Amino acid sequence: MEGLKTAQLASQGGVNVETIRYYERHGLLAKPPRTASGYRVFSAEAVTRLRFIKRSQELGFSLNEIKELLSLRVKPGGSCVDVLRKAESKIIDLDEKISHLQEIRKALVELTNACSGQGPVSSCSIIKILNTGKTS
Amino acid sequence: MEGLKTAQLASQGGVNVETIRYYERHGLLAKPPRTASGYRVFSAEAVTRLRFIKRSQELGFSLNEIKELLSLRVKPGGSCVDVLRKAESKIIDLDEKISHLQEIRKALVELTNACSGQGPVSSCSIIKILNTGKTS
DNA sequence: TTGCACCCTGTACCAAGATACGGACCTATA
DNA sequence: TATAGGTCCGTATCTTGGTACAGGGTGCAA
Repeated sequence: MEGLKTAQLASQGGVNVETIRYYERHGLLAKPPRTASGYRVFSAEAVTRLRFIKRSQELGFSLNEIKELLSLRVKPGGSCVDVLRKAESKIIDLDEKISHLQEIRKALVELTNACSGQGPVSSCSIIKILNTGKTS
Repeated sequence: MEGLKTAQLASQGGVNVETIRYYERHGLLAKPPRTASGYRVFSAEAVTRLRFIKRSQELGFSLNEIKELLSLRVKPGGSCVDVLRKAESKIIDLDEKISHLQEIRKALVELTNACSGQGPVSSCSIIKILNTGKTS
C-alpha cells in the first residue's frame, strides 16, 4: 500500500485532520496527488515535512517563517547562510522576549512584596499601585 | 466643565476611542451616564480605571484577569490576599514562560553552532536537524 | 444656515493557528 | 447490500484585543 490518507498523515504527525488541509491551503504542505475519487495521497516525505513544521514551531517560528525556511530549502543556489541568519535573528527575538518578561516579573515581585496579604481589598497596596501606575 | 467626552478620556488614557467603547462592552469600564443626546460623560474616575487597565496589561494580565481584579476591588468583604494570590500565580506563569523560552533559545543556539554557514542549503545542518527533530 | 468636527450605533474585519460543521460522496466490512 | 465511518469542500467559528467603516445625529462657530 503506497501513500497515506489524510487521517494517517495527521495521526503520524500528531495533528488534526483539519490541520493538514489548513497547511495545504496555506502553502506549508504541497498539494498531494489524488485518487480517482479525489482523496489525497501523501508520500512519506509529507511526514518529514510535517515534523519539520512542528519542530520549527516548537522553536518559536511562526508558520510564515516556516514557509520561508521551506522555500529556502528548495531555492536553487540558496545558501546555508540564509538559514543561519534566520536562526540567529530568532535568538535575538528570544533574548528580547525573555528580558521583557523578566522586567514584568520584577515589577510583579515588587507588587507582592508591598502587599501584606492582610486586610480588605480597599486598602490593598497592589491595587493602589496599579491605580497610580507607580511602583515606588 | 464637568465630565469627559469619549475622545477626551481616550486621549488622557492614551488609547483609541474605539477601545473605550470596546472596554465598556466587555465590562472593563462601567457604563457612563449620557447627555440628553446620548453622548457619554465620563468622570475622572474613569481615567484612573483606564490607567489601572493599562498598567495591569503591561504586567501581563489579560483583560479577563483584569476584570477579575476589578471585581475583587469592589467585592464587599473581599480580602487583599485574593489579589496577592493572583499576582503570585502570575509570577509562576511568568517563570514557566521564561524557562520555556530559555529552552528554545538553547536549542536554537545548538542549531546555529552546528551550522558552518557555508555551502548550499541542501547540505545545511540546521535544515537537516529540523527535518529529523533531533538536536544531537 | 451652513459646514465641519465630533459622537452615536451596529457590524465587519485583522492577525494566527487552527477547529468545527453541514452536506455530499466514497469505501470497506458484515 | 446496507451501513458505519472516512473523506471531500466550503464556510463558519474560536480566542484576544482591538480597529475600521457606514450611515446618521449633534454641537459649535463663522
